[in-house]
Amino acid sequence: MDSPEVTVKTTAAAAGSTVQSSNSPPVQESPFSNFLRNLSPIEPVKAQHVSQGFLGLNSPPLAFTSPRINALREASSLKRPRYHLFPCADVSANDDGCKKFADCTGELGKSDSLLDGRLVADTQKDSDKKNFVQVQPDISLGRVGEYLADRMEVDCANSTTYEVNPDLEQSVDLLQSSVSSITYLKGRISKSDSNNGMKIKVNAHLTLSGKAEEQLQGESTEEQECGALPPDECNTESNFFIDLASKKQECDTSAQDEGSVHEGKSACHPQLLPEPFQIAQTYEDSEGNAGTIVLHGLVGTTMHDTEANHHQRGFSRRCLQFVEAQPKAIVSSSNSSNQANDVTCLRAPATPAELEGLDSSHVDLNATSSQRQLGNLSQPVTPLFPPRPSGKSPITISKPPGIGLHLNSIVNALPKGGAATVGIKLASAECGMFENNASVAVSSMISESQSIGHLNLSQPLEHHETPPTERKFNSEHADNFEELNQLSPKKKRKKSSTIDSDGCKRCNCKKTQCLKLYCDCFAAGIYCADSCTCQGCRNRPEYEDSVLETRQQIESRNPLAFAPKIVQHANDIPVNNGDDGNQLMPSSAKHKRGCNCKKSMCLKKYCECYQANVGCSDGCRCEGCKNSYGRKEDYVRSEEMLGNRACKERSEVMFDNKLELVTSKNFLHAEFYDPHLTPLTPSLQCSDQGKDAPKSRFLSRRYVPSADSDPTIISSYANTPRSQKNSDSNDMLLETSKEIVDVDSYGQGMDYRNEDMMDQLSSRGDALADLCHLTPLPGFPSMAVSSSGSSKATDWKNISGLQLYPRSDSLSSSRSLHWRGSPVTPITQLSGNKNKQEPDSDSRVYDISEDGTPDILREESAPIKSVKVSSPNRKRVSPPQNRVNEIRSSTSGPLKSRKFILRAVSSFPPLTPCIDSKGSTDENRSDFQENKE
DNA sequence: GAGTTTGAAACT
DNA sequence: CAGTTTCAAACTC
Repeated sequence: MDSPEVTVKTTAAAAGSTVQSSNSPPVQESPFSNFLRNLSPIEPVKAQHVSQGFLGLNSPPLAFTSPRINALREASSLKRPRYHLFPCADVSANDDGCKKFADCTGELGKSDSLLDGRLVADTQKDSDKKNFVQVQPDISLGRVGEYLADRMEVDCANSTTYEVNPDLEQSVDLLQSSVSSITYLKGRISKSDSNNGMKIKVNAHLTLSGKAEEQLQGESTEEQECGALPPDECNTESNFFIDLASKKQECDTSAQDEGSVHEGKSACHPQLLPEPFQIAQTYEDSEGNAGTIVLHGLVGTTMHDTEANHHQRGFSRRCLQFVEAQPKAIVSSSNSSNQANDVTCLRAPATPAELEGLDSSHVDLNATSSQRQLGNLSQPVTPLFPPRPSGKSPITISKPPGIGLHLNSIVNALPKGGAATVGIKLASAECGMFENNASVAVSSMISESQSIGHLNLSQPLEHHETPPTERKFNSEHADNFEELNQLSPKKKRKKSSTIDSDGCKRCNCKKTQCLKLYCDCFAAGIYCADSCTCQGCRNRPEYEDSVLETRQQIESRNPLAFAPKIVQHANDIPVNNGDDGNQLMPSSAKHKRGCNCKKSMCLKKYCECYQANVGCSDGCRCEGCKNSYGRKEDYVRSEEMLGNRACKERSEVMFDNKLELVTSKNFLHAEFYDPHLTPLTPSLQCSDQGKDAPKSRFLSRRYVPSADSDPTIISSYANTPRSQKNSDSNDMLLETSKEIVDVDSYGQGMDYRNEDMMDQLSSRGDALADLCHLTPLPGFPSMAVSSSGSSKATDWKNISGLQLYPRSDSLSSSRSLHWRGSPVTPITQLSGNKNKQEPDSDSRVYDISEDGTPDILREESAPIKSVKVSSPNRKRVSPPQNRVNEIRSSTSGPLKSRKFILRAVSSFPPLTPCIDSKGSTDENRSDFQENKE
């Protein structure tokens, strides 16, 4: 629509830029240029994206500094590419099966997002482009990451897939290979072009909305291109999943939405094509993004790593994007009245009816035919995007805001809500809904693989998902729920308390305009709800800019300011403090910074630890700690104990169990996604106390999970599962929403971990990036650049790589397993002794999240420390010495970590990779290793 | 509902 | 980095 020519140019440029940024600049460029050239036919489709890419290229650094904002702005525009990219990338990165799902889901999500994006784009294209441009400038990778982030839903899953490998060289090689594969794909696409796919897509668009059709027409060129590319994908998908007729639609929609064939291609191709192809597809799809994505696919780990970094950032961005995107998307969805409603809902709290309508709309969109949903579920594709798609792409989009909720918010809410077990059941409907929703949204984004789970959850989730609705929904439902819940005490408290019946937080700020961390809503990364009694509130969608700016400012001061406060301790071993069976081991979860209570003895909600239903840890400065969830002293002891082999053994066992859980119950992710999760687990445990039903907690209003927060959320999520208590809680949740969990479970854990890692990394990386002026590519580029120069960077890279890979793997359910296996192994190898981490992939996250620095980083403490300085924790930042020592002891040293990383990377590709691509991946790996060596 | 207490966040 | 102030939640009455 906009200007294909420009887009094309931009795409090429963007791709090149992205590649460069992401990977070794010079070499990559050439491959990218080749790519672009090869893709030239496709370019038209990509045009939009490309244009964005251009802009982005033009505007360089801002992205990082204000990626979120950009992301938000971009969200609408980026959404398309993002979705495409993510799905594609995810798919490619993920298992084949995953790919399939991813494709479907991705397609669905894409289609929705695309539609929305287009609709919005029409009106906002210009602005969006500009925004994108700004973003793009940051870095191609950054773009990708942003896109990913934008796609929150997808991203989550994708994010897992994307982990960037710092090694640019390898990436370059991969790129080259990917280019070849791309060319191959092009040939295929051109051939297959699968008119079918195009038609289908078109149909989908038409069905979706007349606007979409118009857009499509306008994008006819794109569609053609898309048809060429996507068709293969679509075809392949269809071949794979006939059931997924919806897939076709998805593909179509996605292709249309994206307008860029590339995206569609990426989505579809991943499934069909081997990794290389997938990569190529992804590359094509996202163009700018894709460029990076492609790298992902090809490079596999390397790209993923970078992406992962982006994801981390993207996370926060996502939230923002979602917020923005949602509205936009909704608007776009206006095609479907339901969607439009959703959109409206986003900004304006949607009424339950609206939500329902949205849901229905979503259903229509995603799978007007049940097939879609089923397809999403059944379809392998769904997993990646499924949640959203299932959730109804548009709706899912809206979700993002909610998704943004931080664990903190959740945690707080949960504890407050006392999401007691009762709450859970109730919640299962509601809380579960909310949590699920939030988590779902997250999960949807995160784990496309979860689609299945989402299916189950999807319905409930759908409602939940509607983020905008969340508020209203929450309020309304909350009321109902409250009634249902019978949490009368809570209700009473709720009135006075900050937690709504929905479980959503609500504040009563009077002087801060709800733009400071004093505001629970703001701190939780959510917009204030109508139920809030705040005065002069600016924490509302209307003031999104202000909110984002403030957030950025706060994050600049403390990158972890919005990170979840509750982190699961590496030591998941549950310990009954005795008071309540529920009480978790002090080590299972802890407050990141710890409390500083002096008079409350950590027995009142003044204590953040207590409020979060977690025991005090060594990080606490409390005096006379009597925290019923675990006293500081106990915590220290437990850690010491953990240091013992028993701990190791336990951790191993736990890890295995967790793996199983993850593989089978990744579902948790959804919940975990919700920042609430971590808190939930505690809350759940606490639920015994039955204080609060967390139900709402969820996120209804999430808008901007900070990158940190996001990761943290993830981590928290991961954490929750890890801890036995968490696992228990998770089980509870699972039971309530087993399906959801199951679905999400796929690879999400990985994702979470990765995200956590990413977050941590990102946070640090951000700091690094800031230092390095990484604006363009917070994650990789900076990493890569820095890596060359600074050991830290390398460390980060390595770390990111490890995590990232896992993520990619995690994307696919199967991957998740593999991923975990691989990632875990690497970690284990690294940590070796680190039982804590090993036990659960989540634990890793936790570990990282806890300190705010990944274990790996810890290992490389020196560099990390520097980064940490900026961390909010600064005062307390120094991670528990015990842990550090353990970690250090466990890990031979930074060198090992690197090796580890390398190994992990090498191992990852196979996991993620589609069988087809294995060869390429292996090669890449070998290259990677060589380079690293 | 008003007032007090508390501890985190923000500021210096 | 430490100390102080500000803030809003938690709590009490």
